[in-house]
Amino acid sequence: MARPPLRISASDQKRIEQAISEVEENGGMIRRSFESYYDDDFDVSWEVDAAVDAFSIFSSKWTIEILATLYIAGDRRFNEMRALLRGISSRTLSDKLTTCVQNGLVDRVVEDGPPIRVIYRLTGHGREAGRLLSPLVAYMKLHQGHVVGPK
Amino acid sequence: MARPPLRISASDQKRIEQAISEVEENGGMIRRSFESYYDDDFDVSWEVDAAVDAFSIFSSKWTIEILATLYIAGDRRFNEMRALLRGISSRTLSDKLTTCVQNGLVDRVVEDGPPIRVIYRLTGHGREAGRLLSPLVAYMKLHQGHVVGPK
DNA sequence: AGCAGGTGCATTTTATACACTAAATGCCGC
DNA sequence: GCGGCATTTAGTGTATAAAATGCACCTGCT
Repeated sequence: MARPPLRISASDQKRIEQAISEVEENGGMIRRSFESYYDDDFDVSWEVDAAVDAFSIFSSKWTIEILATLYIAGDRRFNEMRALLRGISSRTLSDKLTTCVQNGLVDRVVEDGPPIRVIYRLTGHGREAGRLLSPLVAYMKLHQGHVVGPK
Repeated sequence: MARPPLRISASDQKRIEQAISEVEENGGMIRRSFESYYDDDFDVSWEVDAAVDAFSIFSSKWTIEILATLYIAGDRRFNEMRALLRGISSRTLSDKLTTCVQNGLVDRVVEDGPPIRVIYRLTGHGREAGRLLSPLVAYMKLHQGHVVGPK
């Protein structure tokens, strides 16, 4: 059940930390680009609003995980995803994949057989989101202890 | 209720897209650093597991939004956050802030008054997560239409 | 009275467990 | 070379549990 502790070679860790520190500057740059809006409080609230809106697709269980899975593991079939995302119910996976498809993050590709197989694949938009997510995954993997309390 | 459409100057947009494209390469770099694990299927499943684990703190409603809010808007008090995150109930905000504090993403700073005020502030860890999140916010803001269906 | 920072609790929304389906394929004996 | 049975694939249906919401309420301060 428990995963063995993360072991990353010193050189890999260095590369990951280098990548993260570069993102750090990019993040700062993006934040600075927002600062033109910082003149009064209304603009801050507008920015937060826009961010909440941008994240609305991610702020439910499994959406981020599905994206990360397809980004890490490449195209996968329904039951493969279910096995990778241990613990997800087929009901929930089905629902979440549908909303990912509806929101243009994932394509549902039917490969005509026989046997007919259905492959889930990131769209360009989804792959971009996965890419932008990956430094955060790397950082959390390196620096997060385990999660406390109810989430 | 509805936010006015996003208006970003051409130069700001260019800077944001530049930043995103740099992250894109960093993301690729991080992904390549994972590829040492790609030898067999077990390792892919191990990676996905680790990513799911890393995201577990974010895969509930409002956690990401709280982080993004504190990152964008800086230190804020309880009722200020509630106003910024329109729609969150005080019950939920209270619970989520508690788990963010427990997980070392946010500090609860009591400023002794009178009047006593409580300020929520990103920890180093939380600020880093916010930074790494910000390119994704920027990308989603630029490229996402609005969200379809139940989330 | 009014604000600040929350709790308590009933209701609604989301996610889970788990049984089940339908079409296709594989293998076994005969 | 065919019937029967199990298995795989991609999901649905439905009851229950967990998470989020609405709204009333509380204490301490001015």
